[in-house]
Amino acid sequence: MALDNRKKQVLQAIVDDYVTTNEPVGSKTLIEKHNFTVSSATLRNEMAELEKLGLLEKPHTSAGRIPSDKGYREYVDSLMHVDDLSEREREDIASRINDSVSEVKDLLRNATTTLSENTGFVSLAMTPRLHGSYLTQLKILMIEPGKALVVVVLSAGVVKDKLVRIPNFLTQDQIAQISNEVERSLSGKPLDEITLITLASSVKESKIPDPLLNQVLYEAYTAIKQADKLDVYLEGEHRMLSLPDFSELGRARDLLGTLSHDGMVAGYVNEIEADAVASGRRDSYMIRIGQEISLEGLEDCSFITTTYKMGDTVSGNIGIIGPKRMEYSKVISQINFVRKTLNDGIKKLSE
Amino acid sequence: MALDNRKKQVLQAIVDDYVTTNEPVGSKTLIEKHNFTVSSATLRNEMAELEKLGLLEKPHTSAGRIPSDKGYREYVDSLMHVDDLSEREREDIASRINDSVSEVKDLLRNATTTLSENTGFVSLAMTPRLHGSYLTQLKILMIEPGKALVVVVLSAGVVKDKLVRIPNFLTQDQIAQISNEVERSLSGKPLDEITLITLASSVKESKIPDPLLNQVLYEAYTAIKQADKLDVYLEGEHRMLSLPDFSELGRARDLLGTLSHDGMVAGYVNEIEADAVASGRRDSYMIRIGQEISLEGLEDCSFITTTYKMGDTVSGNIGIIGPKRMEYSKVISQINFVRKTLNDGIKKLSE
DNA sequence: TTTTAGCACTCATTTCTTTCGAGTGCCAAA
DNA sequence: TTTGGCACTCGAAAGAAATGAGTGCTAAAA
Repeated sequence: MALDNRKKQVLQAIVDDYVTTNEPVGSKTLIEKHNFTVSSATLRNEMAELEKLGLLEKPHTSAGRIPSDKGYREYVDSLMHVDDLSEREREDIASRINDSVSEVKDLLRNATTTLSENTGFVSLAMTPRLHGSYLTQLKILMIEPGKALVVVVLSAGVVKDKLVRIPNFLTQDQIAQISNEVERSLSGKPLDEITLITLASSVKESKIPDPLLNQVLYEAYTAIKQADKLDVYLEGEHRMLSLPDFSELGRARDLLGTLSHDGMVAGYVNEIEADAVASGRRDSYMIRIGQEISLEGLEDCSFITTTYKMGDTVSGNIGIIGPKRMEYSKVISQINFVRKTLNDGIKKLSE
Repeated sequence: MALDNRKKQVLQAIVDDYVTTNEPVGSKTLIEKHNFTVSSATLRNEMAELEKLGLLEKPHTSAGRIPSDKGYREYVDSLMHVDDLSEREREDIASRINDSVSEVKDLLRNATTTLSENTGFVSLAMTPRLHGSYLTQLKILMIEPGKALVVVVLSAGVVKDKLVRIPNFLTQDQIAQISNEVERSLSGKPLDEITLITLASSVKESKIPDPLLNQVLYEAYTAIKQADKLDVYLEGEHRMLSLPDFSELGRARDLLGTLSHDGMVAGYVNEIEADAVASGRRDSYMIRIGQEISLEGLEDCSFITTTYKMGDTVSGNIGIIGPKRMEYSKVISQINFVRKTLNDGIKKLSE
């Protein structure tokens, strides 16, 4: 996309204007508010050409121009500049994210709350992807006859647990014995390599009849697998209803309907992350705009996501989902700083 | 409220009609669809009287009547009859609620999903209120230096846990020792009686320096207190956008805004429950209609809640939040059956 | 070749009227 | 007490007209 200088300026001015006013931008507005030194007729010609290039579009014949998805794309890729937040903003965000934190979950929750409140959009946080991690501890605690708590501890300090049912007449000691044996043989094993088979073969000698033992092992297995499940928090869905972009009830409904399908959002964010890794792009943030997003009801939205780290191998995503008509640079600087604060917070928690 | 028979019939017909059509009901409709044997003029007179009694209102002079909040109240208190669900419906609900359940949380989740999908409204479930329960186990598991998992087991089989930070140089043995002592001295104690003081005095002899010990105890205390915190799941908020009652964006926004404040809903449901207990009413369900609800944005909603039981002393609430213009008897029969299924499911889990 | 002034034209939006009809209240007769 | 009849009300729907921001195009100026 080789745009001459003036075209760049025009596109930039149109995006900047439209994003804040939500009104199609005409040649006259452009002159008035963006001090161009050429006449409106010239701008009209430029706009016509930008439209031919697919960067602008007209809602209808006699209206001004608005950016197309491609226009936004060009804007975020080459035109905008992302400023740092002010000291005051940074302090505010950092203090909110670090407010009464005792586990990573709290950090994520605080981060989404902050992001959503500050932007007015939906924010999201995903629990870390655990492929790269390995098991460090596995405890089966008997709670009462027939009931046990399986505690799974993974590298990078992730702890998950699950309440399971076990055969009624197994004793505390028997459970403890199974727990110890499994832990001894599996600790240090990458999560991906743990299957029902490896689990079953981890208990070599035991005085417990096979069917009972297998039931316990199966439950332990489900607990481990569940630890691997991605959860996603969304926050601030209702804020989208305040945006003019979703003032049509139908749009709003489709949007919230899709968002309420946790799995869809999580899946799509994973896809974005995978693309970024595959293409080797090492930007601190990832953007998907409008039609680039394949989810129903999100045609007028943009995803901006970023990656937080837990230790060396484990990472997860946070981000926001807003209207594609958003002030990208502001949102990005927020997200960048939230990411940084989050990473620091996680590191501090694991010290 | 002493209504003569015909007035009752008129009110009932109007509620039944309005609830399904969402159109103000006029005398002509009433004659046509609800086979009255009197003339429309007579019905007009009846309606005028019902309006004088505050049971009906007119959206504007030349429209039919709609029920007022008081009218709905009269309807649910004395006019409607709640039918049982069909065998087919019962089977469907039961199988969905019991689908892949391994802890109470799963049951609650399934119940809300089912309720919301079946009614098209928002459903809610609250974790059980634990006042009446006592501590049966408390384990502090060291996860890695500086980090421990506090597992709190309460009567009625409730298990909660929390990841906490502990002084870095405490050893596994030291933690285990504290854990054992605390558990020995506190188990059997009602949750309400556990304070930082009782907790501190539970560890009589220990070789661990006080400041460190106190830090651990403090964290254990926060874990116990957190177990007592009520969580609320809401599900299906987006469904409200499909209702004509919230086709005005402003209403929808206020509604979802308030609902996104978990604390508000939980607090209000608690209030309903407390009222029911205080007034000694032992209905299986509780209803709040329209203006009776003191939450902003819920003036056009009704709450229908019910109580599920875990063991003898512990209980929680589930229910739905829908438009006050709803088919009360259908929703109530759903809720009644869900409550029953839930209670059965909980009992089965604890066997 | 590029820029600009000027002008006719387009079309969504707003505002004002008009029409339509469902529904009412009330009166007088049954 | 009930009913038929009738004048009246008022929101909703449909149409008509005015408004005005913005366009594309042409022809002259730079």
